Amino acid sequence: MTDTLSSPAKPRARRRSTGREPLTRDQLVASAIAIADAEGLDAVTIRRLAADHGVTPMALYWHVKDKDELLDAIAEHLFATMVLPEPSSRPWTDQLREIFAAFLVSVRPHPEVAGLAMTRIFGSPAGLEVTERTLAELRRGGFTVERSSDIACYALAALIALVRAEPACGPNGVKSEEATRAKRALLTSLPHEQYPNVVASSDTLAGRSSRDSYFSLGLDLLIGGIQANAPKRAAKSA
Amino acid sequence: MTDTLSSPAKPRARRRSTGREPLTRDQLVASAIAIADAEGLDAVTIRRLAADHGVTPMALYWHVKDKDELLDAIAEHLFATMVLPEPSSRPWTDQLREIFAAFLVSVRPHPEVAGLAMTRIFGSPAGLEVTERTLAELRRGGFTVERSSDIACYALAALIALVRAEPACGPNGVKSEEATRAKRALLTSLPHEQYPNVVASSDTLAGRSSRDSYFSLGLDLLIGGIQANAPKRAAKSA
DNA sequence: ACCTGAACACCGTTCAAGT
DNA sequence: ACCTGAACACCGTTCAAGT
Repeated sequence: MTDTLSSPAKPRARRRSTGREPLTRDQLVASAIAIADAEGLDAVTIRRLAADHGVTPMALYWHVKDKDELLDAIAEHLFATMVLPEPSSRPWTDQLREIFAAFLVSVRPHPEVAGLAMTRIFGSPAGLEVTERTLAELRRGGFTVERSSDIACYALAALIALVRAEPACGPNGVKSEEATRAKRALLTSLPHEQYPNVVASSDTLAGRSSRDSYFSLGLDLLIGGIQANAPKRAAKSA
Repeated sequence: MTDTLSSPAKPRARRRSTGREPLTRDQLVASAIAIADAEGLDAVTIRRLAADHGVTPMALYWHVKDKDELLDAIAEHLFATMVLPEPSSRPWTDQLREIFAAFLVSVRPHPEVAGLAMTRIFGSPAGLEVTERTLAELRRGGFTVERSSDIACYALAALIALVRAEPACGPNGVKSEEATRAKRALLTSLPHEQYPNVVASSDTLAGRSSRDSYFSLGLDLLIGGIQANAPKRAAKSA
């Protein structure tokens, strides 16, 4: 659950009389993510984090310069959990899809913090890695340098949007469910003549459960769009 | 500049001795957007808004229930400025593109508040309108009800992501420029063997100026992807 | 109808100090 | 090295009251 963050938890030479392990940056990041997942990003607060660890708010400033640096660290961790596919000689579109899928695998479980990723991709090595790999495949696909980077930006942004737009969204747990019901009720109660399609889709729009099909459709749209705009080297069939 | 929000500004029967026009909800929304554009969404604060209008913070609560309701109103205004194309008999893909383009036209000038739109589309009539129109065209394209609504969600989310990922981003104005330079410097200084493509693209990645080509490429990718995944009715040429 | 004043429970952050 | 205490300048919001 705490994946790469969990540390041995062996009491390591407690320095003084405090009966508590010293905090670590990784612990802070881990519980920040946990709080965000459960109660939303707004619930992630210096003071809250401190309280959860039985410590004074100002203690955190030893491990982290800023709240912003904490958010950076969260984003970095998201990227760090990502396992990219080995480069291979398969078609560039297939490779791209796998890269994007890998990205989704690590971001999808944490929709609340996904938004942080957008502005912070270039801050972490792992983020640079995805970008590099994405650019490389786009170049292989024949796009110019400039178009490749535009597309890479779009693609990463779209993937994050895909995650954030997901229905299970809103802090996971209790209230999400009833919020979904309320939203559905609102949509079904709309004037049918004015919004026939919205009403017909109200189930799916209000909060379809976190379906794999939604994400694989997202990947299809993304890859399909890129492929459709790729320069054609030779006139292949179809 | 204040487009639909600007009101006549004629002194309308001042009630009592206060030498000031009574506030209006629309004025609040207008200056909230202006503040967000200039200094970022975080700068939009009940107290700041009050100060700008020479009024006590609590005065705002007469016009607005909540800060959240204020944010709702901002999103609503974004949608409301949108002018959708008249339905026509042209190909559904062309229509879709125009709808999305119209969406971009109203959201693009306000990247800082674009994120608000995502969760609030179904809250406003104008937001429902875009959704309805989008769904209708997708149905025309032959998608099932369920896939249509998944795609509509994805598309709107992607458009917003497109705007937010845009470079001119970060509160417009002074500091954006130097932030861009710093980012570019960081990217160019990266180990060239490890991130060859990132380095080569550093100009474009760091902050290409707000280019129309970026957005039209985004539309191409979006529409291309949708079209590529549309059920084919008959085997047309190509 | 429209706004003020005082008060409350929260924020992030600095700075000097403790062990 | 790691943490505390007190203090500061901010938040959003409630409630009773003014005109």
